[in-house]
Amino acid sequence: MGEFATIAGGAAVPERRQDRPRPGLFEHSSLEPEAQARLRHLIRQVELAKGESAVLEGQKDPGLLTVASGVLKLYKELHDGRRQITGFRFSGDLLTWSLPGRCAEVSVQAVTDAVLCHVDSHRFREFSAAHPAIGCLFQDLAAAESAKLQAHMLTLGRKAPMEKMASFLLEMLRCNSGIGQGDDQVNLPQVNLPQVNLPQVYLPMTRNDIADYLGLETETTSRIFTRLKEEGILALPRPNRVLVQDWPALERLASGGAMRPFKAACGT
Amino acid sequence: MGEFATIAGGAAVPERRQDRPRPGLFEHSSLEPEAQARLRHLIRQVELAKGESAVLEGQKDPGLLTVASGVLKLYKELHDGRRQITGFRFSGDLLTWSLPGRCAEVSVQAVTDAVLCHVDSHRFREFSAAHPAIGCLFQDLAAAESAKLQAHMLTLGRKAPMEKMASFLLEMLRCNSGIGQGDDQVNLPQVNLPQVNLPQVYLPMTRNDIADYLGLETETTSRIFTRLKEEGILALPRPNRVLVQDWPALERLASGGAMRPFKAACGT
DNA sequence: CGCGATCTTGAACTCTCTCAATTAATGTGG
DNA sequence: CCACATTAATTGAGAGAGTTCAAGATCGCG
Repeated sequence: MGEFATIAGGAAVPERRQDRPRPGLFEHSSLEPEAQARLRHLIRQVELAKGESAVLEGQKDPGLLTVASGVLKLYKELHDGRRQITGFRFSGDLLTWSLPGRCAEVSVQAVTDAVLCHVDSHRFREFSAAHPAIGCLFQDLAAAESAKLQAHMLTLGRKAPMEKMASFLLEMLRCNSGIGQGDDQVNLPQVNLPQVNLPQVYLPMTRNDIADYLGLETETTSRIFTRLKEEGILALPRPNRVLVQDWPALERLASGGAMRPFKAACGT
Repeated sequence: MGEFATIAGGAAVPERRQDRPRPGLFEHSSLEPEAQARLRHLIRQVELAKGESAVLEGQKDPGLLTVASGVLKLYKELHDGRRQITGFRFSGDLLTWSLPGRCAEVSVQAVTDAVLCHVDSHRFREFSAAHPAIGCLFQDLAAAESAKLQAHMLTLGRKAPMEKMASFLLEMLRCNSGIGQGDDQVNLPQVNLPQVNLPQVYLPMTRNDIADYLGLETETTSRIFTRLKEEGILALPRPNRVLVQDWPALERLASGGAMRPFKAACGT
């Protein structure tokens, strides 16, 4: 959803790593420069280390949060510890927003070191009341948010594990390609890759996170990766780095066209 | 999510059946009466018969839609026919809204005869640009929408079938109780129910719809109903009418506290 | 009252989960 | 800079749960 960029993010924030800065939403919207400046005064930056939580479900009024840099996960939990990650968010994405006085509906945790932009919900509400452009902007953001969530519901409820993984990888490819290509991991042996221009995805999250995103178990995600490797659809130079070798096959899988019956694939 | 009521619904629309009319959103919001009247001019009513589609995924610019009366389902499909219902919507609920020029992300179909309110997306955008209150309203609606979707993602991805069904029933109880209590089905023998004041849910959707909502198969939902009956948690005077006999047990199930290990339940 | 659609039930199968062990990656201190 | 400790990822074997396929019961509408 980088296409709408962030409300509060953008150039004002020091970029980390190779997260490419995405244009702040104000450049896209019809908000006058003067109003943009005023909004910028409402923004507080929040720095998070990998693993830190920005919001916990139930916490009161966490306000408006956007991602300036880094990768975050949104999740909900059951009492016994079962967890559903409802989404990953990247540089430029909207994270959550709360109504004044309401409690947080999801938890937010940093997958990598991250910088967030925060606006108090009351302040933002006041600002919105004075600037109709924000309202229109929010319709767009919310539509994109809703579309993303519903697409993932289809994945969760109706796709087979292989298809789930394919959908996930393509999603990461869209949101995320280009992130972590360089010296992200400090001591990379910098292997010469067989085909250099293969689409590459860096996965900052653990297998467990992926499992909790796709409604699977950690072991299953691992097995799926192995399967996809065996099928020649992708390569894993290291666990977090995915080379897509057969994009069309991935697309086919993601949209529900299993390449061939599972049994055939296993037996052969 | 009846709490926010509809943007375009409300008293202007002739109510059908016993759908209790819910207050239009404008009474809740800070929109001036004069603006309310102007907005009302943008609204077109759409009547749908049971089973009719209001929107198909991919259709261009379906605009803003709310439910005046009746029950609708939102869904997405895979090419091979697998379907995920992303939600049911009732009298007073927001259905979908599209950005001007964008395509529909989900399909909308009538579960019962229904009346919708429709506003052209361009018109609504213009109206929003002139009325900041609409923007604030949308933040609220979108927050509720997002919360609902994410809650259901937890259900889809991480809950066992029994827990899914419990969550579903409680959801219906919240959104829906009171609907269809009377002469909804014309020729009801009007059985004297054992305990009259038991919470009652009317389920206008088929088992197949429920299955597609919960990410299960039709047969499984049926078995789950049987299980819940055997456990004494609910009664089914007829397939579409549910009497909740042990609400606490349902709540426990829905929040992930399995009442006892499955095996014990089966073996006994 | 009868037919079509919906719902329920049964039995066999398959896939994912669970539990357990091994291997690989990471990062910390000597 | 390397050994070691810790966390993460992979792999294996077994079993349970939901799906699938098929048949029967029930509901509801004309």
